[in-house]
Amino acid sequence: MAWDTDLTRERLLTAGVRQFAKHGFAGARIDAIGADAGVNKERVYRYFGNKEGLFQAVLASQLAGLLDGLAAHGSGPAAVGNLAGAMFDRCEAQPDLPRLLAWESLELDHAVGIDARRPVCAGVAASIGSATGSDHEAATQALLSIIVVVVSWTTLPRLTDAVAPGTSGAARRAAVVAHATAIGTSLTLDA
Amino acid sequence: MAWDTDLTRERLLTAGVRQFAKHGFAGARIDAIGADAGVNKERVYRYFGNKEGLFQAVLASQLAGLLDGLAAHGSGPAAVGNLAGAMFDRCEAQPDLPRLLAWESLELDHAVGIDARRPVCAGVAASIGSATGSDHEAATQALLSIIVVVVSWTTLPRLTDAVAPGTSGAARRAAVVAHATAIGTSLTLDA
DNA sequence: GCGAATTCCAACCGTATGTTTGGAGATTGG
DNA sequence: CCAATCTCCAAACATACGGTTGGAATTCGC
Repeated sequence: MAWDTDLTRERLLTAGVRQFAKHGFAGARIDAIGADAGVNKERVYRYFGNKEGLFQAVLASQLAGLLDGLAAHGSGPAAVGNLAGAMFDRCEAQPDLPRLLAWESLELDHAVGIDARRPVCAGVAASIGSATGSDHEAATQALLSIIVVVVSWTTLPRLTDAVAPGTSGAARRAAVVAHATAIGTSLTLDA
Repeated sequence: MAWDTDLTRERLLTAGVRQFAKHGFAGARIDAIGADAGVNKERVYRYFGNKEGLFQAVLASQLAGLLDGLAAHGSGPAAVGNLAGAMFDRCEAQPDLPRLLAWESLELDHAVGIDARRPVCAGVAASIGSATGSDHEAATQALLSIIVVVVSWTTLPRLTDAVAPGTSGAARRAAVVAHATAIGTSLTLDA
């Protein structure tokens, strides 16, 4: 039986994604991560140093994926709505991603991999700016609002239970696109 | 020295608010809550049963406060923007509140005190509906988006670091009000 | 005013948890 | 082919943690 160190590292990472997304940093258990990965938990320390090292590696590997390759294509408010829709679909395809984003903010004092993430964010914000003809600051704030509206469908399910019980994913997606479009409209008019 | 059971209960509750808001359910420590409250940690079990009992009591005591007494006063999109502004100010005055809301969604399977919270949410949604002339469903979805945009300023600080670094509270408040107003505008036009 | 009930705390308990260790199998270099 | 090196695991370790206990101080019922 040959050894594949890259594979064990990868297994630990994806198990970490699942476990940290579900339980957060404080709630996740190293034992459970090892079991989920199908390797001995001691491997975590050889590959990632300690629990926090694995957590940071997990966040660094996932969080860029929220915006990477996304943009407001075309021009006008609809471009902003479409961006939100694409982001929404991405979060439904990878539900661990928004939850990791939420845990990061609640449990860490500093954003992970910030130098790599900022340019991606700036690029998407710039695409909003050119689609709507708005300035950098306004486009950036709009992007921030759109992201939180999108990810909240995954990160704040209990709030949905309280405010809009029984909302379907499709209904929420339509509302998110509509609200992002509305924000895009206000940017277009202000400009 | 007289005994004041209501006071010790209250001390535990407010200490629980602080500790759970800061560290979440899994991350908070019963010892720390007792120390924060200035009473023996055993008191937690006499008054609230166990750690989860205290957590639920904390959530039940706080979460209603996000929307209680709030409404979209007047008519037109500005009423929606003002609602968002008032909600934003409330969250800045009580920063523990939005964080507790976030922990609840991430760590619990069921919303706490849902029967008491739903009517409050429905009332605020109705005020949006009458201010904009929109139907129940659209107003409810709008309220949901507005809440998440408001609370995210507190609950997702690392995301702000990545997307809009250096944003001041005042600048973010203005953006939130603008975006809520934009959503209100779209509701008004659709109706 | 006195016995029963209540509030409270210090110390304790059992276990869960992050981390380390020792050594057994696999791989590599020469 | 063999010694050094590396991967991996089972077991152990120290401590942190949620929860309990026994008894002292205080209050309550009468």
